[in-house]
Amino acid sequence: MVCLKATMKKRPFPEIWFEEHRFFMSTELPLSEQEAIRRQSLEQIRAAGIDPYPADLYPVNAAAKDILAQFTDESAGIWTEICLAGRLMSKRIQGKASFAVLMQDGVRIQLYVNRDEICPGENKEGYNQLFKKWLDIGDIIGVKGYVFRTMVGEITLHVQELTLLSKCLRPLPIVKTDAEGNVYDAFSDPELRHRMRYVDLIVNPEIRATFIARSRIVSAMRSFFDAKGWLEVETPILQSVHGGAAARPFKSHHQALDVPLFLRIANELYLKRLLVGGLDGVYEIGKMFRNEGMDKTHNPEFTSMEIYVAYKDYEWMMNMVEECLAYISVSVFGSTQAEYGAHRINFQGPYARIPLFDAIMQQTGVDVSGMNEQELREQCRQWNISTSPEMGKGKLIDQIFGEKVEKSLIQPTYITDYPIEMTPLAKKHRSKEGLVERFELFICGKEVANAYSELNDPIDQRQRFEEQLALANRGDADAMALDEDFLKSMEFAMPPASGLGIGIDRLVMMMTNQTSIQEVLFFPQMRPEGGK
RNA sequence: GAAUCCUUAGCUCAGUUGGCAGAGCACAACACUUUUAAUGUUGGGGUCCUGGGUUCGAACCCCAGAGGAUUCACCA
Repeated sequence: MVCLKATMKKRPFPEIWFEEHRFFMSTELPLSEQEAIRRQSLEQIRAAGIDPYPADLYPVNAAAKDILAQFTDESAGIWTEICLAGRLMSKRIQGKASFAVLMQDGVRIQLYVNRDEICPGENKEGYNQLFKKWLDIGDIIGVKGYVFRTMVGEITLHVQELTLLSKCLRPLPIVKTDAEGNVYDAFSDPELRHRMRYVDLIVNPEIRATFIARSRIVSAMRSFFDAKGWLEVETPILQSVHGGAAARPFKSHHQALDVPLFLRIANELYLKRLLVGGLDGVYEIGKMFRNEGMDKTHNPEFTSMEIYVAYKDYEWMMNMVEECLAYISVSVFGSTQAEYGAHRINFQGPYARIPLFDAIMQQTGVDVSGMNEQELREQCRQWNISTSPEMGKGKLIDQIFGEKVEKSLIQPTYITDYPIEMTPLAKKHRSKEGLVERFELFICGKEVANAYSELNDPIDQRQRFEEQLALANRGDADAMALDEDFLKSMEFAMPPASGLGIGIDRLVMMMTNQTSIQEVLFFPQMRPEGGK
């Protein structure tokens, strides 16, 4: 709201903007009975002179996780003056004493609240009103007290002081688990979980593990690269020419310049400019945006790690990737092995290295390496693989590979040496005619990484772009655009180099046993709620 | 983009042949000072996704639309 006002001062929004956004600006939302009751409690709390959203810091001095791990009956004496804060997840009132569950940073700990201990004087309002009536499940509270073990043996905080830190105005879905581990009323609808990830994280705290792993995987990758002396950089997300990959972009517009801008589909051409500039090892971890469909392995925005190292080739890069993934796997999970569905994935190198045409031959018994476009098209028809007229030789081979080989590559496998037609940014193969020095890494039947010996011959590069233009004119919407400034930079001489891109979301999926990209993104793309 | 299935209380879900809208949890009231899916008694809570149609009467049947799930297609 503040932000909106500030913007409006400068430049009023056109009428149509308000028309389109009136739903979001409405302040009059109908309240359910339970929401109304919580607002009433809020007013009563205020009327009692209690600030439901206090400003001062709350002196938390312990973690529920540590208490549960370290408390022993012998050491009970030292567990006093403990101060915890978190969300109230359940309340079981039994007259003048009660049990509750506090969730602090994803860990549940039981509280014991006794009327005469939190209200030592004559006035019992703090227990009878605030705790019993006005506090709801979902409220964030602070508690001070000592740790003990209940008669049934549960480690519990005996509360001596209770502070409301933030009132929750909406009912929280309550997921219950019984002694046998059966879950009741699970908050499991994927749409609701993804739209309201904050609620998902509260009531399904086990999903934190995947996101924590994701953070650690990226962090481990960063330390691996940093230790090699390579520099993390940032390059433009808004680009006037969307180069570096074959994909449809999102289009935007710059008002002041009155020019179209694209959200980047790749950052490759900018990282190569940095190689020209003399930065010999650069990498960037960031979002790419592709205007394509969504499914279990595709989100319109995704995170990619791109790295370029001067004076190396793609064989060196294969060794580096093996080393890197094994390092990440060990430092995050303590093992080079990972479960993925029924498979056990081994990230320890060396990985199998199979030339593309050999891989197709192994799976089909057919050698397609010598075929021209017409023969490839005929072969596709025999295998019942769909083709379209604008597909060139490269794309047809890619189609065959995707149909016949990709799914079978479960263990980390490099497919190497691709036809030149489908790879306009890679260097021609040093010994194999018509191929380029490229590899892709496949794990669990999905592409996870893509790398080249980078093309650094500016004349050759210009020709390759022109071939792409020809494809674009045939109707291939994904063909690459020609970037004049990039070509100019290359004419200043780019060192020979190898470059690599890793799909971080997919790598995280492989390492955390998730079959849907939505489960490794906090906020996957969803259709607008309530239709267009 | 296609097929199939789904959308009912805050959450998870029933709903008979087309005949007054249901349960558990949650919520409210009362009781209860070591419980743990706390318990007992009582009570409140609904745009049955939206819009049309058929019918005396629609959560239910028909048509259109929206959203979701799964599979396929597209897409590195």
